[in-house]
Amino acid sequence: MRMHILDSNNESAGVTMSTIYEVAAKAGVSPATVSRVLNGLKVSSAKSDAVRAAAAELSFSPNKTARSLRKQNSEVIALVIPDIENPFFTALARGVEDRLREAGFSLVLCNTDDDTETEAKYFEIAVSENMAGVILVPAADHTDLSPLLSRNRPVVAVDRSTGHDIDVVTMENRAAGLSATRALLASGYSRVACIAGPRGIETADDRSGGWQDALNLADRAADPTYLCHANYRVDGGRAAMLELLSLADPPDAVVVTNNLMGVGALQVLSEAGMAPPAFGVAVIGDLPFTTLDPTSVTIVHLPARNLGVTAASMLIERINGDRQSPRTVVLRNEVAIAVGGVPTR
Amino acid sequence: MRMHILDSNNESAGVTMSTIYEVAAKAGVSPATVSRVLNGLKVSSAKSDAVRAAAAELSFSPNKTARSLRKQNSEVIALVIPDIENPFFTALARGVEDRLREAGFSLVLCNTDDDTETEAKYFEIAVSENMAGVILVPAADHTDLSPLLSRNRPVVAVDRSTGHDIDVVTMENRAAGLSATRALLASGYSRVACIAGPRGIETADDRSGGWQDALNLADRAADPTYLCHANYRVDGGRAAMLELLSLADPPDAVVVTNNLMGVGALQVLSEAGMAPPAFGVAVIGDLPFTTLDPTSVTIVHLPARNLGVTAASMLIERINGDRQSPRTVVLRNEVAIAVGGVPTR
DNA sequence: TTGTAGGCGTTATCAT
DNA sequence: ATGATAACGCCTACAA
Repeated sequence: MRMHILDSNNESAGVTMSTIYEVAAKAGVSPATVSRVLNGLKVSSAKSDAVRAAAAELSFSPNKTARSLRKQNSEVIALVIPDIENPFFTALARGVEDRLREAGFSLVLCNTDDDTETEAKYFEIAVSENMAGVILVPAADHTDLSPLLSRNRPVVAVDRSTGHDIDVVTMENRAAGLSATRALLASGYSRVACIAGPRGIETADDRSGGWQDALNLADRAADPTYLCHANYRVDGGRAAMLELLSLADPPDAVVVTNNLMGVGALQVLSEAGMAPPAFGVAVIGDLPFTTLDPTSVTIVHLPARNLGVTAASMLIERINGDRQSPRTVVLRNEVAIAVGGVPTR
Repeated sequence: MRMHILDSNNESAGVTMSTIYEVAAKAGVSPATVSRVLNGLKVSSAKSDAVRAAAAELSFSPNKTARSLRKQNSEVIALVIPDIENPFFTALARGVEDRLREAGFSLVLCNTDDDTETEAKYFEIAVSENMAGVILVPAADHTDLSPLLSRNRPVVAVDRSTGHDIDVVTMENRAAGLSATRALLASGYSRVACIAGPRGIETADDRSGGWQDALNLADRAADPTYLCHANYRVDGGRAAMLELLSLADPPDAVVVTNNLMGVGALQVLSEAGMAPPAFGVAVIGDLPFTTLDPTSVTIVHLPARNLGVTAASMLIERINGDRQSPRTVVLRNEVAIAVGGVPTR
């Protein structure tokens, strides 16, 4: 039989958490009854009240670790993202967090730095910490999710797909590239270049594909030197913009396919005295905290927060036992066209 | 006695995690020996090898929940911050994360939105999830840490102090305000205003105090209408800047005491055609992803990442049993003075 | 060095 | 409706 030494001296250091056994003793019921009250199962209201009073007096709160061990799950989910310092991902994280909190889950944020090994390590952690599920923004185009899927952990992919047949939430990337390019053409720019993301990244290829589409539809030949690939960060945008400006026949406008590269490109342009609208710029993704005149740059707003909210909702459904076949949700973007356009003089 | 039904059919759905009992059976040793191997205790190398082989074959990984329940602690720490979308805090989080990962801990990011109740709820979660410790950027000037301290959970405060006698990591806020103001005066601006943070926030008061100090030291009377209080966000900076510009005798320069307000102030100035150096601007805190000419604005760089690294290091020491009396660490800032200065014509 | 057995705090099964 | 009791997977005296 189990010994439970009940410390009557609650005023002491308080180092130990109280347990359901102590609550049970104080309320004059069995531990099982305390557990039932905690979980909202049928208990006579007299005992229920006694338990609640005792719990309050001891400022008892249930030990999640023990509960998780017993129930083989937890209320924690992991959000795995490539770069916590990119505002796109923090906005997404914010959406996830808000939705999860409503549903009583807590969130562990895992930063992979685009590294597949780090990503894999987080999957192991998620399993061994008994997490309820994972929301993943994949670092690469193919990710091995078997450590999670083989243990029946629900996974929702966001922004990029994974090669596995699971729930995915994405955006209309190709359409974003198309709209951005068209907006520049409509404003009167004629030689429109494109700064794309790294080769092989799905969002990057789709967005630059949209740029191609727009040129084709407008019967313009796409000068191959007008398509630059760069990393998705500020320095990538800078390097690509410098390269474009140094061409023998430079463009007069550019579509930049992510927010941070957009910042880099704009930096280079303003250093060169060619800030928009002298040089046309359309950016796919919101420019965070910009000090620019918002009317001079075309922005394709991406639904970062909503991506997070949606993914979280889908994951919660899976955790709650939804077994329908995997869904793909594609969110729309919204284009804010620069009113400036090409300078008339 | 305990029954352990060993499933020989490993090829099945794989829904269940393997346990040390299964590893023990496969390796022909006792579960205790497996545990010892896992924890690096003395085991004969023959058995040790057998255990490792068996573990690899079963792709066993120890159940952290069970371990945490048994050992009454975990390798998880909580970082509680007011605003996950502020780059200052994400840089700080990044520092915390890097340091913790080295030490084998994982990180739960908790966003409070400057709300004291949310903060308190996270403390409860930290305790009931058996977390090893908490790094806190307090939402208000006084925070009740007793839920953590009474349970002997180590806490390190960052950026602001708490009213409790615990480890703290801060910066030289007053000196930052002083340097920023002096830089503007030295550049030739004469009517220097200050956009301070919310009243009662320690960092806000200290930084605007530094502005006062600089004016006093330069024998300039501080016009009381030149001191604005605003929230620490972009809209706060915008509102305050508009207010300053509408004064009967407007300033010709401003010290802005945080990064996001700096963005707001610069937006208003460039909309008004008074972008620096026409109007002098010094910002305390790095401007994230700015497209501005970096030489036109004075920046006091804050050691955001290092704040996080330092706090994490201190917390790890406490977790490892360090019982020395609480320490206060003050990190230095670094001023980048705008080369531009006041226009000469 | 190695094995046995008990318990960490909770939930769930079986009685009553 | 309630209570006793056996797990959940692991670690750690205590024995051997």
